[in-house]
Amino acid sequence: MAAYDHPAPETFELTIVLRALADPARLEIVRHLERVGEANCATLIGTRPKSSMSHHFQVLRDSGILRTRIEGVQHRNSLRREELDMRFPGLLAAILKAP
Amino acid sequence: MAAYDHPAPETFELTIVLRALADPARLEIVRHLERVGEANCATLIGTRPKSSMSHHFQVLRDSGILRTRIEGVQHRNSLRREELDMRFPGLLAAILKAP
DNA sequence: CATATTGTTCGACAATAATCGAACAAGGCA
DNA sequence: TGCCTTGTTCGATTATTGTCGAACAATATG
Repeated sequence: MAAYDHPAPETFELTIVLRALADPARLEIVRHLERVGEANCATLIGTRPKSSMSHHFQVLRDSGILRTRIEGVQHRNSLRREELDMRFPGLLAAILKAP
Repeated sequence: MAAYDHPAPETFELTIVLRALADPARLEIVRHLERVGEANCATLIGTRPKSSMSHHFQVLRDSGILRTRIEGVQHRNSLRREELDMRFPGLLAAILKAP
């Protein structure tokens, strides 16, 4: 499979980032990635089906919140912390430490 | 009209706050309130009809982002900065300074 | 009291987004 | 080659949100 397209930080849109984070499933993904650094989709699937998770990862990827690196058959996801912080300083930190 | 109910800071929900802010019209309301401090609904109506604006104010109010004080026939809105910052430190600041 | 002002509420419709099974694609490996 | 694993894509359905006119409520003011 070809590599994914990831938006450039200058093109991140605040409303799109907020909308991406305004979902419990996606917030959980983001928080998990903060803890473990990098994870493939499978390790993040709880009760939801693959297709639902694939959708959430796509929303997060398209908004700029995470990047996906393909390694063999696995897709490794990690937060784009520096790039998000460049565009929206303090935003991700505030969200990650929120209750 | 009776006074509005405003949620207590301890009950603010991150996903609900993010969802409230993840809308261009509401983000504009919030940014305007930051500049002017307090404003009634009428001064914030651009091209949208009253009923749409009333809806957006309700979403912002219910999430805890703003308070509405009734004075005569006008409803004066202002940001709940301290309370939001108590619950989600840095969040509103990051959003207000974002491009 | 009549009227104007400020917003809310209701109801219907449109638009957007989430959910999930099934089929598919790409590697890795026996 | 055949099969397993990982994840995407498609399509249909459901759920959630936004939009907006019309009617209503509350207050002020002539």
